[in-house]
This record gives sequence, structure tokens and C-alpha cells, in this order.
Amino acid sequence: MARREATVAEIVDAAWELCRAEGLGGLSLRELAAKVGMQPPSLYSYFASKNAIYDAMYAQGAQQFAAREAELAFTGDPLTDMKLLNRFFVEFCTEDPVRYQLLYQRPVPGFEPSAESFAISVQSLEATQRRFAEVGLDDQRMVDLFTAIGTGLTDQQISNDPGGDRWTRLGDEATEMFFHHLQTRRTKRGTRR
Amino acid sequence: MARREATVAEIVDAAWELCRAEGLGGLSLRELAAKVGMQPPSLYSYFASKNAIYDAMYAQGAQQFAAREAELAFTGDPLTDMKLLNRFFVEFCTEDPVRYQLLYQRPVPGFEPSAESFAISVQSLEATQRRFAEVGLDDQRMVDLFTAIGTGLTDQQISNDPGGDRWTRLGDEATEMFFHHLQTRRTKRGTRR
DNA sequence: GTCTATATTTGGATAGAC
DNA sequence: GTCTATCCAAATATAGAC
Repeated sequence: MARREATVAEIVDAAWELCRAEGLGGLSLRELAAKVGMQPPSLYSYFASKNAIYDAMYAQGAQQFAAREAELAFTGDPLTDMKLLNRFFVEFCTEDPVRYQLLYQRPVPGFEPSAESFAISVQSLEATQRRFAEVGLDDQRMVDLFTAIGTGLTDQQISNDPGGDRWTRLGDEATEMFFHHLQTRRTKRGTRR
Repeated sequence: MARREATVAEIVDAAWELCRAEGLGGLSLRELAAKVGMQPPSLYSYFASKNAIYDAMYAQGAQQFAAREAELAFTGDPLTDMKLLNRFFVEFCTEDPVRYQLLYQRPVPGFEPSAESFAISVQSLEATQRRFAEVGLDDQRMVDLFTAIGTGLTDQQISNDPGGDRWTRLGDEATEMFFHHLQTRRTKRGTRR
């Protein structure tokens, strides 16, 4: 039924709003029901438990990530594409800190994403790894360093300048720094042969 | 009274243990009381509220950071000292993720550190800024980039390889990369004169 | 300072009528 | 599917005896 789907979507949307206002852990079924104009028990016609709602949110977030990533217009030039990847990741995470928290930091006690929802994330991660490889980033250490840079900018931005751009605006420069480091390493290795 | 101080310390220690086991938000006064062999209401002889306990934990964590930082043996060589700072920060944060969360991410709904406790953190931050300046790091953008690197390594380590060293071990290489970037910038600017 | 007893609130979740 | 009524558990916090 399309009707049912619509209601499910409405509930999930309302849950996001509540979490953005009061934190991920602050979600309560009473408030959620009130927000969508239901009595609390009625929610159980759509979700088996509170964690099932978190799971739906998780799946939605992971799908958003995958969809947005698939839209990226890569150029084939490694540095340009790395900047694109970095900018995408940092923007995606900082534009909705609660989503970032749910997807990548798991701060809800007792909640673990279901296998189905987690699979969406895994698929995305694999896609990202392929992107990295296409851009010439195949060394795991260097991939880890690059992801750390993205996470660090994201985290500082969210924690210390929410809504601003004090750290996000450093993304391109950070990527150039990283790219240059990559090239230096490669040259040294080539020379040793 | 020394007796009282000792009990207060025992309560705070027990609170840390519980938080490490069940997450910062999972702390309950019932469990805490049980852990120190009291009935829940007795805790109120030592702390006015649950948040007062969080506040004591926050103050303790901030003091630990300040004390450990003051012990660092700087050499005067910029690169060496930056590596030292990075290693210190990442180690301090990853060795107790819950403390990191409490001090730098504020994920306890409704808790804000008191002015007194927050002042300890502010003092530390200023000390760190002075250290940066002594090492030649005076550009705010570059300080921000350096702290983002530290936070990124920390965050990835905690989220994706807890207890391991997959990201912490990249600290020195990351610092070298950053240092080289700093020098390049400086040279370019010098050349332009 | 510590206890028992209890107030009060707020959760998630279920039963069963309609 | 939605409601009312309710259960049950857990939480912070207070009152007052000892």
C-alpha cells in the first residue's frame, strides 16, 4: 500500500527532526507519536520497536550517502577527484551532524543496525574504495590517512564551529597537502628500484 | 575532611568505570551507588545532582590533560615537537574514548560543564596555543589544520579500530606531511616579497 | 551521613475494544 | 489500524527516621 509507505516515511522524517532538536538519544516514542498526530501505541503498527525506527533512519542515511556519491562527476584527474571526494564527504557529514553520528559513530546505547541496513553501508564503502583505487589511491595506509583528514575536518567543524565553515573551507588545501605527500612517497619508492 | 575527599574520589572513579562499560549516557545513580556500596540517596550527600557528577568527571579529565601536557619534554626542534604534540593528543584521547567524548564532544543531553570546570579546559587550550606558537605555528588556519589531523586520527581509531593502532601509527607520517606543507607555504610567501 | 520509604516522571511496550 | 487503558521498569530526587 502506498498509504502505508507514506505514513512510514512521515514517521521517519519526524524522528529525524526530533533527533536533530534533542540529540539521537533523546528520541522518545511519546513525542514522536505526538508529532505525527498519533497515540504512542499506534506506532507499533509501523515499527516493531524503537530500535526498528533507528534502523530505518540508518538505512535511509546510508542510502542518501550512496545516492549522492553515485552522482559525483569525476574528471579523471587524481587531484581534482580527491578534492571532490573530500568535499563531498565533509559536506555530507556536516550538513546533518545527527545523521553523521548515527551512521559513523553509533552513539545510541543498545542499537546496532540490522544486517540489511548495514549492508547498504558496506556497499557504499566498497564503492568508495573503488573510487580511491581509480584515483590511484591503493595503499591502505594512505587511504586511511586520507579518510582521517576528512573525518578530522568534519569533527572539528561539528564540535567547534557548528553551522560555520572554519574547518570545511580547509578541505582543498588539506587535499593538496595530502596529494603532494602521496607523490613524494611514490617518487622515493620509484627511485629506490 | 580527608575521609570525605576519599569517598568523593571513589564515587568519581566508579562513575568512570560504569561509563566505560555502558557509555556516557548509560550512567545511572542506582548502579553507581551499588558499585560503591551505598544506597542511591546517599550519593546526594556528596553530589547535588547527576550532572554534578559529570561535572566532577569533566574537571578531572581536563586536569589530567593539563598535567600530562605540562610534562611533555619539548626539544626546540619544530618537527620533533609537533610530532610530540600530535602523539600526545592522539594517545591521550584514544587511551580513554569515554573521556574524549566527555571533554570534546559533549554527548550527554542536558549536561554543560560548570564555569569552573570549563575554565580548566580553556586554560589548557591557551597553553596549547602557546606551544604551537613556540613551535612556529602561528597561523590560525594552519593550527586548525593540524588539530583536524589529530582529531581525525583519533576519531577513526576510536570508531573503526578500537584498541588497535591502525590510525594512531600514522601520526608521525601525518605530522611530517603537515610540516612539509607548512614549509612550502612559508617559502612561497617568502619568495613573493 | 546513611538509611528506608516514597514521590514523581518518563520511558517502552502490550491487551483488547472498536 | 487506531484508540484507551494499563503494565512494568527504570530513572532522579526528596522526606524524614536513626
